[in-house]
Amino acid sequence: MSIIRKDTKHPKFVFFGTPLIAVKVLDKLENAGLLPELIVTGLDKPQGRSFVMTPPPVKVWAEEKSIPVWQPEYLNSSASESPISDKEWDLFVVFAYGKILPTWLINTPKYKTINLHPSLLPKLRGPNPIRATILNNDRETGVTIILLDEKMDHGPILAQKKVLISEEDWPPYGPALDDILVNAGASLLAETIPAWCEGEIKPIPQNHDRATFCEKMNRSSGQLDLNPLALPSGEKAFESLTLIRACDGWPGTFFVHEGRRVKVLDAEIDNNDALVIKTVTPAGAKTMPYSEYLKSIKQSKKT
RNA sequence: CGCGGGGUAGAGGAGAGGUACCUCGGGAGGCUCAUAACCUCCAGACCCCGGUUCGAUUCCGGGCCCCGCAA
Repeated sequence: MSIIRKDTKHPKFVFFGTPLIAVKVLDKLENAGLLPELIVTGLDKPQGRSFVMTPPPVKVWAEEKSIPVWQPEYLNSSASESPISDKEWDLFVVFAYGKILPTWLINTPKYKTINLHPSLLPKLRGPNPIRATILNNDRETGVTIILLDEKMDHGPILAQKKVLISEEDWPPYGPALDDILVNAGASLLAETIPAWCEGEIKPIPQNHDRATFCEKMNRSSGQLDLNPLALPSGEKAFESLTLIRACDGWPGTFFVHEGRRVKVLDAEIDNNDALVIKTVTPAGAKTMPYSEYLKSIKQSKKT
């Protein structure tokens, strides 16, 4: 016997998400008294140098909280045996899940499926809006909650909040901006979930003509074209810094010098508008200050 | 056993079966109006355990640790 819950302030919902960034959202929701009753997340993956099977961060979190977890490989067939079909749901909440939800699934819950997207939609639709806003040098960013529809980041808007990054904090480190937007997004989500279920929100369609898109980053996204013995200045320096900051954490920035790959960990612009690299990890070596790295390449040239 | 690089003074590197070297840093002194410059001197190191050997930090085997790729 399923009973229709009156308590829409605490709706029965499923959370879809996978990486660490989604855990941050879950934490915030928990603090707001919103705990999902089921979590759907990505598969365990081999990780590290020895390829140890590792569960996604969201799964770890869910297990700590004793929330049931479902890790489907595919969602395309109607999953009659899935834990989702066990109950009647009020809402699905999606953030950084990593798979496209099929239409049948989106429409399963009573109040449909909502999605947190860390950009000011319709700007920067796509898989990587946070880092893209850094690369685009766009200090005005924000978070949007939409109703999911069949097209990517295309559904009507339920709530939106602008976030302006101050000039002195620009360009931000990728993970720092992740945090800022995730915090803003999670708070907004915590307000929006009950309000939406109570029928207090009217969805507003996006202005599709103004949509822009971003690409997923891959390992080569972080490649920096520079000569370590002659760092750029001026505009080129700022471009490089932007890339280094945007790629911080994932996928990381690197350049190749004499066939050797060198990770760039941190950099800044000095008073002369010149790029200054601070820390570096050459392939096969330890992380070291850039000055030490320079010493080592100059020395190896002599010999 | 996914692929690969590596562990030598505080840091980054070279090296060799038998005095372990270079650059920076540290200390002392000198030169200098002065200096992060220059000169002189000093302290400080071969990851661990076995094996081969007259002798191993070096060659061989095992272990531990670090790093790049890949995911």
